[in-house]
Amino acid sequence: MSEAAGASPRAGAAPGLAPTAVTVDVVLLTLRAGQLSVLLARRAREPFGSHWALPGTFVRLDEDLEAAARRALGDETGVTTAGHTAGHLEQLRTYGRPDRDPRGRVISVAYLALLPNLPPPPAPDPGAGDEPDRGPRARWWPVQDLDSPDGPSLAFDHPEIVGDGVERARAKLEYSPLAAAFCEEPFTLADLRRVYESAWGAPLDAPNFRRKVLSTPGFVVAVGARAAPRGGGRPAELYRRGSATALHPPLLRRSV
Amino acid sequence: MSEAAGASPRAGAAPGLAPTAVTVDVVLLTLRAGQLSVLLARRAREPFGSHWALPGTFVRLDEDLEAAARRALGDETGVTTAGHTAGHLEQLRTYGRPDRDPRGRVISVAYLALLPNLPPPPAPDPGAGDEPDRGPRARWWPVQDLDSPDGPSLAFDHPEIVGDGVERARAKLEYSPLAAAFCEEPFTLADLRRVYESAWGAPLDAPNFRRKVLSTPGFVVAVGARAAPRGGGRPAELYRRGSATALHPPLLRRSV
DNA sequence: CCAAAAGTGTTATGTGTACACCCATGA
DNA sequence: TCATGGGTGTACACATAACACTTTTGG
Repeated sequence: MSEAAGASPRAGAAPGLAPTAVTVDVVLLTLRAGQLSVLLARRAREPFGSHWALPGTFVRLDEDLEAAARRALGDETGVTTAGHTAGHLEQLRTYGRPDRDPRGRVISVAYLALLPNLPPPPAPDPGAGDEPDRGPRARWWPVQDLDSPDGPSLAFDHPEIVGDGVERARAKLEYSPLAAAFCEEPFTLADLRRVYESAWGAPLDAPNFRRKVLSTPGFVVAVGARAAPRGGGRPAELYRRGSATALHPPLLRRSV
Repeated sequence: MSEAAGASPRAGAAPGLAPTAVTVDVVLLTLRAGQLSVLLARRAREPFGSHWALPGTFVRLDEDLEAAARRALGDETGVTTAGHTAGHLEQLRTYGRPDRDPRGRVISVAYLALLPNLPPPPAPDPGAGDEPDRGPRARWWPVQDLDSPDGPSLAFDHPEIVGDGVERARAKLEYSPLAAAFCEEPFTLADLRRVYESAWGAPLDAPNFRRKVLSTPGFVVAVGARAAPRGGGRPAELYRRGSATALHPPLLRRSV
């Protein structure tokens, strides 16, 4: 029988059951200057003071998990994903190692968010005279810098969470039209192609990419206009996100 | 900054933060008589008394989430997946709608388990003189019967969880060697093919299936013996699970 | 005119599919 | 010998990959 749902949670049905904190953490990815980047915030308090951490928050008692993720995103970036035409938010995975937070049992439901490059870099330090050894409160980090020596020191098990989020995003590009979530509408097929190239770190053949995308029903819809030409080259046609939720057949990466 | 990890979970950093119960629920799938089936247990207590529910349990304070899932599985089925040569266990998704349990806030981390057909049907009612209107305490339900009128009434949001688990399993057959988790070793390629056919509800071409599986390195390894012939037909070669963790290219279903 | 970027055409190569055919066993 | 299921061969359709070529813009 289901003990999980069969006993009263408030009565402490399992012996020694103590309150457990539940949080959400958001892996927010975007494309900046051709680099797949993740938003990290500098911690102010111990433990892991001055380390970098994912945007996150406690889940309120009457709040849905996804609503908490949107709230964490908004608190940190000013972005309201609700009703926002661009972007994507999905549950990633739940992290619950008993020792993942030194202060007690904290279970974190991680979300993965994909957004177009935000017009203002999110939450830049408004005070210009900031401490030279602290730097900005939140910033984008190219994911390929995360493992380098001058990369950020991540708090808790956030290295694992970020890694899982990046891998999920890279994999979903293959069989979902999610790449378009990184693009501000309207976008060109070259914009869309650069999403794949940046995420996978390998060039794609532009003619074949075009045919592939256009032959997948509902991936993109033509908007019937051309982009403004910019310094040589034929202006590209413009597109919007289509209604497809999956790619059949998938757009597979070469290597793996 | 990460509020989730930056505040003390025990001090109630978020105003009105009340204890939240965390549970695990397991979608255990197997193949019985050519039918993809899920293990459900009949609830003894309210709410949802006499409804059917997934095996589950509270997460203990110092217990890893996956360990709790294995414990729930063992309590319900007697199966110990730890060290068991067959089978597969992975996290599915976390369900946290505020109203999913009428008694309070209960967040459930769902796991997906795949096992070969268990030699004894798990947890049959040992007392033969059972109440005619109650039936067994736990039983396998073919997933295709779940939505029918004589299917089980599921408790809480377990219909959604079961649906997500079945869909995850069907999808993972395409791009992972997980189908072999349903097979007792050693197995024949026909056994493996029947897993796909049962899960997807469509026949596969046996010659092409054989070539596909054998051409994927590490999917299966030949054991160098043949199965005992059983009433006509050439005896099949025997195989064991290989070391591959993904299928490149995938084994795609026809429709979708 | 040239350079650059978008878009079209063409061909070689590989992969999936369908199905004919042979092999090994029990009855 | 037939029926049954395992296993091999093969031809066709289709998708991908590579790259030549045309179009449209700015300088």
